[in-house]
Amino acid sequence: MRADAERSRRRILDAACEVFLERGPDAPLDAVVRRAGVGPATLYRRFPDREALVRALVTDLLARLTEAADQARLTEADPHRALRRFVHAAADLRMGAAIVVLLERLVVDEDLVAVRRGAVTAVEALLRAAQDAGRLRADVGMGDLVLLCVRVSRPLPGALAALDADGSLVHRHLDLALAGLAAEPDGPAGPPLGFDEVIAAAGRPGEPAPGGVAE
Amino acid sequence: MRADAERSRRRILDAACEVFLERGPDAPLDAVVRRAGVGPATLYRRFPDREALVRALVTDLLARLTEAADQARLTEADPHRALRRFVHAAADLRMGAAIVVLLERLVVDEDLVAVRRGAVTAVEALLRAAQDAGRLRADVGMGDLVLLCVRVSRPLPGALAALDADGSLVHRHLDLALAGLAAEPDGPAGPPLGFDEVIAAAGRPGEPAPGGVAE
DNA sequence: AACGATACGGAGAGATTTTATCCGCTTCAC
DNA sequence: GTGAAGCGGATAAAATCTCTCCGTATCGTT
Repeated sequence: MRADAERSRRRILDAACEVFLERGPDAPLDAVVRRAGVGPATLYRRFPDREALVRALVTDLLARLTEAADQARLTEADPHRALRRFVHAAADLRMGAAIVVLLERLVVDEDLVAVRRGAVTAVEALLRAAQDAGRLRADVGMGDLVLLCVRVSRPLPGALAALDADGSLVHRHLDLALAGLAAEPDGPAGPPLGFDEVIAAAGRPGEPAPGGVAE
Repeated sequence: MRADAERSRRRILDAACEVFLERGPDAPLDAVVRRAGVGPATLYRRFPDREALVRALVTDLLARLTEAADQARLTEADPHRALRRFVHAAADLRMGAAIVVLLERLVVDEDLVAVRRGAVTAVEALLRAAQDAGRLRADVGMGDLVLLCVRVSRPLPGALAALDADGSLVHRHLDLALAGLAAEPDGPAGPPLGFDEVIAAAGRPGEPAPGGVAE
């Protein structure tokens, strides 16, 4: 692949990430084009339709996410610090986008499910380790973690996005939220939210639930 | 005002709140109409243009918010519990919408500024009280509180919204986040984010800063 | 119960936005 | 230097959004 083609691809993927995060998975591709600063033809040449773009984006993000999780685990000895490091990296990677876009709008095939499972496994390892070390509430599940991260690291709506031009606010709030996940629950607990529930909510099975919900 | 007119007004306002939260302040009014289950004419009859709708919505929300804050303060003796109660009430009221929509898209007049100031004062009282009681980190400002609430109580994007059909997940995550704001900062602190910064970021002065930023 | 007034929703015209393609010019790799 | 691959702007076709007209239904009152 030629160098300029690769560059365009990257710019489109990055732009798509931001745009989908801000405007949802149905955002006009036109907006992606404008943000990326490329011509429409360039996008449509590389990604024949929305699905192709979404799939490429998700694959890319999941791979980077998995790597970030593994690296955090290997770099930081302390489980809680490892989790924290990962969460911040995930925010930088726009983890939210992967989740947001992945869970609907996406025709899931085996490859993608495998990639996703890899990411989930890697993050779960971090979560479990922190919990085993007693540094994280036991009643917090993958779903909670993921959803909280998505929520906190999502760009602020509209003009407010300017508040966090450099992303430091996200990291600040991520730390505050993370402190709330630390051990010693004093608030009312509740069953942890698993990642499977999140997947199920997306409406598209991916890995069809045993029961198999109709419609 | 006739009973059915009042009913329509309420449905439109509620729908607008959800829609603006989900799709931003420029969301098509058509979407509001669909969500409200009324005819387009009904919306345009009541609210001649977008601004009228936004203004009515914001006024309505700020009033309810102020009331919720005052009531929380009066009902709960413990400052931290009062704050917590308020935050949950604010989530139910879709406080985020007020903020999201208020801060741009809104031609601010004196009435509105007064209403807003009233709300800010009421919430600030809660915040200060909790901090004075040592139940809340001192390095958390109104801006942090508001933004965290907006982030956590905003509806999840797309199909994920179904995860929280009854809103219980928001309350769960609000509690988790709130725990992180409790006393004993162990993470890296930083200057608290004030509400004025949030206002300033919205681009429209409202109450022009002393310095007065051009443009 | 009946009446006048008010409000409602659907159909749809016109404007705007979005999608997707063609083609002449530029950039890259060899 | 050359051929192939890639790029962006212009633009046609489709979809969406804004806003109004008008016949029908609902409300409050007598």
